[in-house]
Amino acid sequence: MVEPELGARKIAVLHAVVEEYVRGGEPVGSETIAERSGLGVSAATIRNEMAALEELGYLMHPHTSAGRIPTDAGYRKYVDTLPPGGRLRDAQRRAIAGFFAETMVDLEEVLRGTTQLLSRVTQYAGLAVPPSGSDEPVLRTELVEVGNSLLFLVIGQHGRVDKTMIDRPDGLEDDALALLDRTLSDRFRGKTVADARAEALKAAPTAKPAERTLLLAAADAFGGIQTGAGAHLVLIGGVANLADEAAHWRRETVRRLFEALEHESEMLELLRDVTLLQDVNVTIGGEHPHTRDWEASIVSAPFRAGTTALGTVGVVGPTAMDYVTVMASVRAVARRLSELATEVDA
Amino acid sequence: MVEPELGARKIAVLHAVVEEYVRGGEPVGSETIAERSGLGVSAATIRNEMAALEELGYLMHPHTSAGRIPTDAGYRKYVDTLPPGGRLRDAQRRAIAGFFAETMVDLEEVLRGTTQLLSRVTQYAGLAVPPSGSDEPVLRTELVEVGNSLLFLVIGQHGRVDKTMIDRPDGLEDDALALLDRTLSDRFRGKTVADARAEALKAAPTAKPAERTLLLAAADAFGGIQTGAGAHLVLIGGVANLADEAAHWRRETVRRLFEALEHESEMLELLRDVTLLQDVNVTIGGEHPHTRDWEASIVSAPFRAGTTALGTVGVVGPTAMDYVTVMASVRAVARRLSELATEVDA
DNA sequence: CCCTAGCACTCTCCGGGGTAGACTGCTAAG
DNA sequence: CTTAGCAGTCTACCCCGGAGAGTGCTAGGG
Repeated sequence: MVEPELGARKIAVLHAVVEEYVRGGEPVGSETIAERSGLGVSAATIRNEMAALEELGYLMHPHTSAGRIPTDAGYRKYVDTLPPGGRLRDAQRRAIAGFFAETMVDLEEVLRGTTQLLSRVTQYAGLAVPPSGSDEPVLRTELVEVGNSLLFLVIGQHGRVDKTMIDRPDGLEDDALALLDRTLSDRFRGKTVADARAEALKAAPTAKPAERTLLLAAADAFGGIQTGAGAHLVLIGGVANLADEAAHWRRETVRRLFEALEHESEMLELLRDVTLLQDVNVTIGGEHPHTRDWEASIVSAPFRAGTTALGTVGVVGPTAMDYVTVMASVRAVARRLSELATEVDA
Repeated sequence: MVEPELGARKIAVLHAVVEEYVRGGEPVGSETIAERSGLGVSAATIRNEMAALEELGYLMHPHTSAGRIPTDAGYRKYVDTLPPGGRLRDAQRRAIAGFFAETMVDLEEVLRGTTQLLSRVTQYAGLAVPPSGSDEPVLRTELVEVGNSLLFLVIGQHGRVDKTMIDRPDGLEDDALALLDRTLSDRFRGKTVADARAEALKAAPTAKPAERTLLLAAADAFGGIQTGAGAHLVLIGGVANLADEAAHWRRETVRRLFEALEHESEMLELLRDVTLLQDVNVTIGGEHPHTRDWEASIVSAPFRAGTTALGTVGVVGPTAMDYVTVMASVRAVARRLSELATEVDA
């Protein structure tokens, strides 16, 4: 950092302001901080510190005679200077442990439950990004006749199933179809979706007409899996909690937030970067291009099987959020998910 | 009806009040109605009619010197006395036609698009209930080895695919598995999901241990498909529009609404009855047990393939909703969906 | 040099009072 | 049965003044 380290007491004051504001939702004054921060200095001293913090852009003033509230930068500083290893309340710890004690096999189902779990534990909304499937090797593919069309199934090594409808090429006999079914499956087995797509595109030009059509359709299908078409890109749970918070927000903010939540690909982009990071990540207010003018924050963490990143879980809530608890919850859930995934994978 | 038919002019006044209130969102007075209803009577006469309508429970008074607003019963009467065959604006008609001009094969994908379409056209939120799958005959089943577990796939005659993970029974050889795969598929082919489940349960007691385990697991899987476990029971689109409306509502109402939307099974129950009805159905405010204290209404209509009911589409919005447009939109979309489904099915 | 007490100042929030305006309900006449 | 007129009622709004909260500044003390 170029910026000189903030004095320890300024940090302490900032923390106190953030925590008090999150607790009460109202601007906090120097007196309150002096009483509750345990710093043992007078309100006047706190006032000086707060003025300095305001000068630095970490706090702001709704009006002259009101207390201070944190700016986005203030929350950022707060989060960045948080002591590592936040605590969870027992009830929360138990809720999380209990959830993962139930055995569930289908990952998407687990993740759906996870969003509910996170929303219950944190009182905000839970998010989860399932693995994209592009990296899951193909276990086999299958071509099934359905009515006048064909159903192309791609089954992944971990049990993921994707289906795509494709037109039946003209003049394709039933036995030729059965043969092609086996040929295709053998051709793609063990490849990742991306490789399978490449393989299909490579093989197409030299194949016979009927097969060529199918190979191209298969390539499309693999492409669709890669981009997540048809699948749920982002799972969301506990929206009702957000609706409660939303009562305090500006009307326009609420609309933007819900639009973003619904526009999954935008959300995904926001969360995707996180998959690459080690631990819990926090996006505050308008820090990200996609969150301009938000009064919301996202806390997210990746989960993995072994060392391969699988997906992301997280929480959306107001910028004035109880970061300590939320970060601890998200971390705990991501860790449990990783254990679960690693275990199943082994 | 036992109740004597309301006089034609009372109906006209009620319609005028509802429409004016929906347009402006504010209580409407006798003067406004006298001017715009085109009835050619004075405000005093309107006042008498309004007093009568209030006596009958169709209108209410926020306070003495305010205009009238419709009660839930008032909206109900309004909807029930609406002339048949509402008009759509050209832009809306075109949006709907345009959407269905694109060819899409996967029904769930179409329905997801439909919710967006409805929300765009009506400015409220769109709903869709996909076919439950219980009635779709089984085309084939498949048992795939995935890691240490088995993946049980059920493929329906119209291309529906359901997957369930089941534990691999101890001491089951690979070739025995392959055999069982074929046996099971033959056993269930052509049966509806409910029948397949019964069949599995019937056959289980007399089967060999390994097969018995699998049959029971299969029965569970069919049971899961029947109850819709794992699948999306209700698709929702355009929630952001609702969030906008929600700004006017009581805080508690907003929470209840979002909770209901998220609690899919409750929503489903609300919409399921509709599937049996012929045409557009409207649930206003707290008319249904699940909508106590709502300030929201649901407009929904079933869609079919030929004569078999498939599912439902609809719109959720405030009770003060533009029923004419919404009903026309929902009707148009349901009709188009039915055409599409009937055509594909043929 | 930093901290603290004290103080003047500013600005919001809240309640009161008074007014304008919107509708109604009633009455009496057509 | 309809209508004009009118008195009555209630809200929404504005303005005002006081209370309270919290600040910034200054001067004195460790």
